[in-house]
Amino acid sequence: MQKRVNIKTIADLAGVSITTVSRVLNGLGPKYRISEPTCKRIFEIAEEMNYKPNIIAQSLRLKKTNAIGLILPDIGNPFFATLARIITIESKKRGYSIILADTEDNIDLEQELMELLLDRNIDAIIIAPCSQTRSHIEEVIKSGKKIILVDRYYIGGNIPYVTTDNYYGAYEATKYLLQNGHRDIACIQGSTDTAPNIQRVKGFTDACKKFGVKHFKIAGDSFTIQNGYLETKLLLSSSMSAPTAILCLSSTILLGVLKALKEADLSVPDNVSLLSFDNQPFMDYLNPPISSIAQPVNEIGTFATKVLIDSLEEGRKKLNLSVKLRPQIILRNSVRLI
Amino acid sequence: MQKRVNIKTIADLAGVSITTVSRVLNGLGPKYRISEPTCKRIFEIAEEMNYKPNIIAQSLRLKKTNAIGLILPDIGNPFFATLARIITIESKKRGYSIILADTEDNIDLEQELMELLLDRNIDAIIIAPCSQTRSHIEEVIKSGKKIILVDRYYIGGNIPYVTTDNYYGAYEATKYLLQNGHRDIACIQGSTDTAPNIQRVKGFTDACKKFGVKHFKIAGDSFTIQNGYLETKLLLSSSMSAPTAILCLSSTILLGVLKALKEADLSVPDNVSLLSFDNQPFMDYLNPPISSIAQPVNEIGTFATKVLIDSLEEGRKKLNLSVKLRPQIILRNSVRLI
DNA sequence: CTGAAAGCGCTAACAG
DNA sequence: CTGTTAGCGCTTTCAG
Repeated sequence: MQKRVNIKTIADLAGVSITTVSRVLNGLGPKYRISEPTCKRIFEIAEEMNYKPNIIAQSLRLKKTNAIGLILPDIGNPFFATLARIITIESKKRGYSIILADTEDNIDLEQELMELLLDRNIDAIIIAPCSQTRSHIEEVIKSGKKIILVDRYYIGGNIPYVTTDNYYGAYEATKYLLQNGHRDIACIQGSTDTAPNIQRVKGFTDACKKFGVKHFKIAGDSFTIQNGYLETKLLLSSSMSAPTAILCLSSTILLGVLKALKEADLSVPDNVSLLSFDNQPFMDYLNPPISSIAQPVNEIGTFATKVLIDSLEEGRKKLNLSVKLRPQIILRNSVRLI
Repeated sequence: MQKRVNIKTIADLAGVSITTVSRVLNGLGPKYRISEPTCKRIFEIAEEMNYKPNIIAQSLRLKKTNAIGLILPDIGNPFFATLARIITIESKKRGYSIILADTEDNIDLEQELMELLLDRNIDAIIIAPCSQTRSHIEEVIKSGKKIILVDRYYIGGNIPYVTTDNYYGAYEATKYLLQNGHRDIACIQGSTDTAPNIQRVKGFTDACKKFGVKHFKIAGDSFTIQNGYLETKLLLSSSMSAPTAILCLSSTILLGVLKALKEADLSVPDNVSLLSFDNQPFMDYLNPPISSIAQPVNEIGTFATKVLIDSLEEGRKKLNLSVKLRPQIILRNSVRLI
């Protein structure tokens, strides 16, 4: 790896000015009608010297970094990991790099990390915010910087987002449980201040009501294994009869539920039927395989990235869209007909 | 969010030169014995105007970006996702940002992405390379850029790395199977051109030999669910007797094995005993829970990041270490005593 | 104690 | 068709 060579070296070697080199290398040769041989010579020298423009200098001059900040609540979570993978790969295809930040689902950290990214002059931000607190986001938008939300979004207002149709998913999933005869259903939820959770709970509630079901319960407050575990323990120990079915609002919650059921020696679906949001490969291999509501994570990542970069490059004034992609319910063997 | 203000504005407002502002804001006030009131005034104005230095301009001037390139084979894989999380969080604590790249386990992409990151003048690279091909890495090191390998590393040579003691893990795991009376063991491996896989196979083989076991088989060639599935199908269909135990070299392989066993109506551990590399939360909830070899992924990420940044800041000439951290075998109920 | 000026590497008026 | 020059925002030498 030879020492990095700059535009001046090329200019000297080619016996032209740096302006000419810059123009030729940026494909502006024809536009400025720079002579064929000159162009050719410059290209050759650049190639030979393995010239690569200094992106930092370009960024300073152009006020464009070709970098996108990606802010997620927890990269370790398989759902967000997949999202990060898609977004990284798609961005690269379009010539953008991803600067990654993990907020650990903490609003203070989220705000701090946003500042840090802004200091780096990233061109845009993709974020799954950890709560409904949105003042920091609104400020960014006011400043003219492009931003798009993925998965998590803000209810009301018009901050652009791409997410799952969580209401539909929860409604349909609940309907499926009801159609299988369940009338005593519990829903174990995640972070109550996030839009996906709110919509899922709404879908669940509406379906129950529509079917005239009175015995439904909503419990829990975080997208974690432990929350699923503890809430199930409570459900089972309550004096009321245990539910015949549980709707888990995330794959992590599901794992906790399974643990509690196992400890209580209850089997799925004989004693309790189960349905979970968030499809993960391992669900196919649990015993029994667990039916799930598969979020279109690839589509969310791909679409959000595409729309954002398009708007960046077309210089559209405002990015304004709210997209809810339908999830798919994957039926396995975790719900019993009663 | 007010328009970003620059050093000149502050200087004008404070009635001093930009030099003085730069010095004061960089904590060089005392060193240059700039008067107390001047310093105070500058700090106040900067605070009030919400001044943030332009990192791009700083980078150009200082030839330091405070950014680290992180190159992984597959961010979607839970193991690498966790690694990315740790590294991102640790780097942030030290004042560095992470620019993320996903090679999709493809050596050509790996090389291209490395170039791209280098073009961005990142200060250092953390990479889990996808194969033993290392010329591109060696060139980077020759150029003086700091680089450290995580998990995947190069056998022989002295490119610094932090990884799991894969040999130990596989040896101990195999010993455990042998001590439980198994004499007919299969090992389903991942990418054969990666150091972890090579070391694991070695540990497995050595343990078998040490115990005088002749019936052992090594199959497969990738860290995927499909590979685990297909190889198990083959093992079961072969004319030879099926193995009494299978050692899976990754959690993905395990999932494939489970699928094949289920299709063949074989149960764990009654018909086949199972042990898998890579501990994942869901393993606790499979039926039965699967014993696994837990890699110290947090320690790998934390340590690699720390060592790299330390060496960056102390300006040590050469980074030279090879660390193998011991994994922990987590016993559940997937191995039968025979 | 403070400032003027050079320059990091690049692009784009403006001027021929 | 090509070059001169200014300047992006910052740090740092050199000169008071």
